[in-house]
Amino acid sequence: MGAARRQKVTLSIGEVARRTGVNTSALRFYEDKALIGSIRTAGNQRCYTRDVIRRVSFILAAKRVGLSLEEIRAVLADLPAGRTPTRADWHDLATRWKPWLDERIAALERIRDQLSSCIGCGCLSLDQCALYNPDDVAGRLGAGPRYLMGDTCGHVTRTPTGEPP
Amino acid sequence: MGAARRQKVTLSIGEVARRTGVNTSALRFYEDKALIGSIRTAGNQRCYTRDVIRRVSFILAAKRVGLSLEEIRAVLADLPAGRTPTRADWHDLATRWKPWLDERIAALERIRDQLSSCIGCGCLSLDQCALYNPDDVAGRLGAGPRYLMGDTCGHVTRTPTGEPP
DNA sequence: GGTTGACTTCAACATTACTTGAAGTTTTAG
DNA sequence: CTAAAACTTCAAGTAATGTTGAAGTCAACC
Repeated sequence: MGAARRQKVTLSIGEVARRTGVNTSALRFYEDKALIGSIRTAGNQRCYTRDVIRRVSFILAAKRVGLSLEEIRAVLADLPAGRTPTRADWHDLATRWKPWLDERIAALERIRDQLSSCIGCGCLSLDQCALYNPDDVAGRLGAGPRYLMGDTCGHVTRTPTGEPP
Repeated sequence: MGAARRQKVTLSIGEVARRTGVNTSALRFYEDKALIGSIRTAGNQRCYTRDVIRRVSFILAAKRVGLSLEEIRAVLADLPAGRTPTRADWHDLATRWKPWLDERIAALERIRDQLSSCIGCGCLSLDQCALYNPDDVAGRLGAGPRYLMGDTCGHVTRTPTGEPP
């Protein structure tokens, strides 16, 4: 018999839970939402191929940067159905995903910087502060705190024409 | 009469809603959760001082970077009660808040970079990839995708002793 | 002084992302 | 073979973050 003790091909739900740190109930929930898939044993128990670990890791990472499960499902839906994703499949997925991630991080940095200058400065004058009086400056741009959404904060703007400092 | 048309001192809930872009129902909800406060008119309608705009802007910004309302409430609770926060009060609050914000952004960048190298590279070999086989490397560090939480990814580690590259 | 719009409270509903529990089945260890 | 651990489904519960609707009150304008 040439089949010596090799790496196990499939995993039970408990094994996947232990290796990913995700509760079994959450794994069933993810399957319900079509984020992961499984086959069944003769006794109707879930049976996972090893690539599910990578899928779950991806799900956790995506959650951490603020994607909803539905969004993650859509991203993962691009992986080929019917076969284990290859290295190239994952690479393609990551390539499509990275710009979105970069953009989100840039938005966070923008928020931080705006807060640093608008709140952190203490504001030269409360009467002139756009954060304190949004209707004075940002209010004309529409609802919401626009200075936190890409526009510049009135009283700290040094390049009114939009050029870099 | 010396009282010419000056800046209004208080705002109705509708005015606050229009100026912040936050629904009136959400403003009442925030008040319920003690994130903002109001006084009442003789007719029992809510009356806001102008600093509520700044509070709401802060709430929106904090939400965008992932704080829960309860966390925001705790942060805002440091503002003085019983009087309108001054410039110095906001400055103090921002000073306490910024390190947390910096840390969170750093964490996001770490996630992005790990994804870039672990998923984005396609992995030199699926058999050696820590993301694909977490139990091989990260699995020993405990449950969860540890390489996304501050540890380094096995197959891309160039500084095993933890020194900077 | 009446109508209209803005406001009030309170309860119920919605969504996301799960967890818990009950009742039963399968697998594993001894 | 048996007992325990691990699994199954399905329904209900939880927490956060609000929205919606009903029933009534207040304020503003003509």
